[in-house]
This record gives sequence, C-alpha cells and structure tokens, in this order.
Amino acid sequence: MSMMGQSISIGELARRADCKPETVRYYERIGLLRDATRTGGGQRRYGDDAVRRLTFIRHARDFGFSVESVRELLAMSDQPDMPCQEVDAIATHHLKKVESRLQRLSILREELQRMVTQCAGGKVESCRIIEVISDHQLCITEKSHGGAHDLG
Amino acid sequence: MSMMGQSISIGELARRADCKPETVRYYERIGLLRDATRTGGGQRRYGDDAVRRLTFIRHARDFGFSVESVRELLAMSDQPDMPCQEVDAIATHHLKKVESRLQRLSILREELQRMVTQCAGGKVESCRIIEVISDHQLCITEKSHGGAHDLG
DNA sequence: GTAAACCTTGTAGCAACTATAGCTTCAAGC
DNA sequence: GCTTGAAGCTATAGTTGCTACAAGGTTTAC
Repeated sequence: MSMMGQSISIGELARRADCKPETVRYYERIGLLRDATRTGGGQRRYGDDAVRRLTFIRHARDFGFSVESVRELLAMSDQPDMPCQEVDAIATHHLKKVESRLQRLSILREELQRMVTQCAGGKVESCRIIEVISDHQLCITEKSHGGAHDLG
Repeated sequence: MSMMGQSISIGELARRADCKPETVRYYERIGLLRDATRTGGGQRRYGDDAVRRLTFIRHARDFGFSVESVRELLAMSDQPDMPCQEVDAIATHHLKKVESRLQRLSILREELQRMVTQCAGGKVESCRIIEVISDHQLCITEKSHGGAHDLG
C-alpha cells in the first residue's frame, strides 16, 4: 500500500500510461478498469494499482491484442495461481494472425511495387496502375490480397 | 453497348464483383457508384459498365486503397487523357504505407515469438507473456509496436 | 477571490461496411 | 391468373476502439 492512497487525477493517470483521459473513461465504461473512487466534487482519483493496470492494458493493445483479449489476459493475470495455458493460447493465436497478415501484406507490397515500377508515366489511358486495378488477371497472385485494412 | 442494356439485379451484380448487395447500396449512397436505373417496382437494374466499375472498386479496396483513394482513382480513370502522375502518387503513397506497416508488424512478430517461446507453461504468476505485457522494459524495441490494428 | 487548468456527463463521429426489421416486388411454376 | 418463395426495398443501428465536442462543474495556485 502506498502512503498516498488514491491521489492521482485522471489526467495524471493518462499521462503516466501514455494515453488520454477519454480513453481511461472509455476503459472504465467497458469494464477494463474498475470504477474509480471520487472526490467530494465527483472527480476520479486513482492509486498506483490503476497505473499498473492501465499500463498493462495499453501495452497489450500496443501489441495488437483486441480489447476482448486484453479483458481475458487481465482476468488471468488477476489469478496468479492458475496455469497459464490460456494465456499462451491467446498469445499464440495472436501470433498466427500477425504472421498471416504479414504474409498477405508482403504479397501486396510486391504487387504494388510491380504496378508502380511498370507505370511509364504517360496518360491515364495506358497507366499500368489503373490497368492492374481494372483487371485482376494482371496480378501475380490468383487470390485476393486479403483486403489490407486501415493503411490510410 | 450491350444488347441487354440494364438487366442485372443488385444480387447478380454483387455476385459478379464478389461482394454483397448491402455493399453495393452502400457504395451508391457514398457516391462511388452512380444511382442505378430502377424497375417500375423500384428495384435497381445495372448494365455491364456497372460490373466493370464495381469490380474496379472491389479490387482497389482489396489492394488496401481507402475509399477516398478509390474515389480519386475512379475519377482519374474516367479521364483517360490526363497524365497519370496523380495515379502514381496515390499508389506510391500507398506502397509506402504498406512498407511501414510491414516493418512494424515484423517487429511485433518477433516480440510475440519471443514471448510465446519463453513461456514455460507454468503458472500465470511466472508467465513470461504476462510479464512482458506488464513491463515494457522486457521488450526488444524501445518504441511502441505501432498498435497493430484489426488483427482480431 | 478569481482565473486557469482541469474535470464531469452525454452524445456524436470516424472507416467501411454488416445486420436487422418490416415491408414490397419479381420470376417461375402450376 | 395465381401463388409462392427468393430477392429486393428503406431506414436504422451495430461493429471496433477510441476521439472530439458541448456545456457546464471543481480544484488549485496565486
């Protein structure tokens, strides 16, 4: 137990875990963080345990674990005596996803590289990029590229 | 001009471009596809041009181009006489994004591999996976892993 | 005592669809 | 011509993981 008890404001907590107050409130709302104790005026105050917990969450998210996976990981880390098979299962599953995404992305890179390299810089009419997008036949791979999401 | 004119239903169109009717209606709503002609009863009917356009859209999306990029690519492919610099710029920009995502994902893979390999399969208390998530110091890389999104 | 900095809730927005509900229309068989 | 079942219609809400308001209330430092 720290001497200070619950003395950290939401802004300070967010700063320590490198996120924003809105995110902290969001995690509370969806039940990743417990309801904070409040001041007389209704503001949230946290202790060091909350800093650790939020740091764990942010780091797991940073690893790409979904919020639901983080929820499970948290539940398990709260049960230190349990065997860690499930933890391992979640991490392994996640690793597989990362690996398959990597594979599809590297196919995509090749395809895009080819497109860009072959574009002679003339008119749209004869643009290789437009051609390849128009005609799947021109792709190296038969299959789809996996719809590489959220790359802007 | 085809003999058939506008005779393809939304379901058939979706099938030909490998997507769902909902997606077609969505593309119409956001202006990627022009408003379809309608039967007396109000159902959409399409011609071969719509098949080509939708196929282009789906393929571009499959390449990971954002809807906004697709919109620009479509506008350009509608102007065959223009120089294709902008097309090239969009594709090159996208390629860069793919490359940087690839880099971050492969760092992530290493990190996850290390975690999973070092997990001895004992109790949660001493689980390497939980430890690494708890303590960023244990990571190979100083920086964040880039918050690998949407991997499930 | 007051002003700046911080906090509160609730709601809406982002991307790119996907799904649902409750209804209407179409095409084919009889 | 009639029935039936698949497919279509609109409108709206849900998905994921936050982020960004608006319109106020609280704390803290001077």
